Order: sequence, then structure tokens, then C-alpha cells
Amino acid sequence: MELDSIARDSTPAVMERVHFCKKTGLKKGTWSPQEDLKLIAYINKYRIWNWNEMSKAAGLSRSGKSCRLRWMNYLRPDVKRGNFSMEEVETIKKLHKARGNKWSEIAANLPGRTDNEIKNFWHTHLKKHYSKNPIPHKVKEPKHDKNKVAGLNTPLANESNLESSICFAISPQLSIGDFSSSSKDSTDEIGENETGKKKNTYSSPGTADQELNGMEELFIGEDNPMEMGEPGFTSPFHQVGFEEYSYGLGNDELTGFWFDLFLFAQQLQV
DNA sequence: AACTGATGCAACCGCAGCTAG
DNA sequence: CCTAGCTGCGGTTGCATCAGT
Repeated sequence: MELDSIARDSTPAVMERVHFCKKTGLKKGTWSPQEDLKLIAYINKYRIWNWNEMSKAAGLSRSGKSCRLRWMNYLRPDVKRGNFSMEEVETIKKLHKARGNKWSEIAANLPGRTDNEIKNFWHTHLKKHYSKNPIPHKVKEPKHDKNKVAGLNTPLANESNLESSICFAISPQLSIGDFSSSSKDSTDEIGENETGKKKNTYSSPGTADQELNGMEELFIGEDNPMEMGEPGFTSPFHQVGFEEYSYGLGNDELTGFWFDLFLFAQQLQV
């Protein structure tokens, strides 16, 4: 990777891995919640028109490609995260058998799933079980998920066991950490999703609903030209439904953090 | 407790296809 | 037709996190 420098925020609470490319001056690496909000707010207001220009206009030091990817794979309101159902797994298996690594085509048959997500899912959960010559590997208990059926990582697992296990392999619960790339950001509050893999959650029971309600209003305001129902646009939050997010900011610091972000995003819309 | 290898997944890269000028 | 710019896709990488030793 042509990374000439690595900038790290040394703040203990928020330490992001941010990379700046010297040549382009563009930021690389994990997206921060601020960047997410900038992008969401911008798209909410101006829609998607040109990723490169949008990136600049939104004040993001990101390539258009990066913005597009972030939006498509993560911020889009209709992105479904969480468990792959038995039906979805079956569809992936069927389509992959028929079309091979045509992830976008497979994704087209799985509403709410992104090609990247399916690709990752295939490589991490299915490949070893369904490839012609699975590489034998050490049998051991699943690492992350206590709810995983033992055998997901076991080559001896039969398909029915495998499928049932796969369905529980991914947490159905979304956290605010799922909403943003903050899953890789270091924060004080660490949540744990169903996979057992710790995820950062900017969470704190009690204040989260209020905050997200405010957030919803922010993006679906009356004066917002980009409202639900308008062709080609849906609010990043409306379809998903806040109640689907499980989160909870744990401390005043983080509450203030989000509040600042809301204010910031609001400014973007003015 | 410290170390190490394995795992999962977000994000990047390069290429191909499409389209406007 | 040619070219440049944009978008979409698939492969790959990097790193946080976990389990095992």
C-alpha cells in the first residue's frame, strides 16, 4: 500500500486508523462516524450525483470510490445486516454453484445484502465447506460465537448442521457501531455482539433513543428536500427503523460526541 | 499474563464496461 | 471512432479481536 504516512489520533477514547496518501491528499482507512454523518447528510440533501464531486462538496477527504463503497456496503438504508437466513444461505449456495463468483448477481437475488458482504460470507463461512477440495483444518470450537453450533468450523459437519449454524453465525443485532465503521475505532465503550466478537458501540442505554430520534429528525426533516418517497432517495435511517439498532451510549462523553455530530450534520444541511 | 496464530470483515486496488463530449 | 471520466465488480489486503498455548 502506498501509504506515506500514518496519522493516528492518540486520544485514548477515539483512536482511528487514518491514513493519508501523500500523492492525492486523500484519506484512507476506516471511516469515522463524523465522515459517515457527513456523507449521509450530504446524500440526504443532494442525492447521489457524482461520487468524486460529492466527496469534495461534502468536505470529505475521500476518493469518490471510497465514498461509494462506504455508502453501498454500509450506510445505505436498505442494507440488511445480521444473520444470513437459511434461505439466504441456500440462495448463495445455489447461485454460486450456477454462476460462480458473480457476487453482484448473487447479491441482486438477496435484497439488502451487498456483494461485499456475500463475498466475505462465502470466504469465511461457506468456502471451506462447499469448495471441491476443502482444506482440512483443525477441528475446534467456534472462536467468537457462543451461539454458533459447533461444527461450523468443522469439516465433518453435515450440511444441515452447517446451515443451521451459519444462520446464527452473525449477530442480528445492530449497534451504532454497525452503523459506522467505528467497529474498528477504539472507544471506551465496547459492546459485544452475538458472535462474541467485541464491537465498539458508542452506546449507552438510556440516551440512545433520544439521540437517534433526534438523528432521525435531522435527516427526515420537513424542510428536507430529500425525503422518503421522493424518487431515488430514501433516508438512511427511515427504512431501517431505529428500533432495530441496539446500542446505547454509555457515558456523557460519547453522548456529547454524538450530539456534536448531529449539530455538525445539521449545519451541513443548512 | 504474555505471546501467537486464526478468523472475520471493512476497505482498498486494478480492471472492465459504459457513456458523454 | 476516440478519449476521458465515472461507475461497478471481483480479488486482495490489513488489522482488530479472539482462542489456544
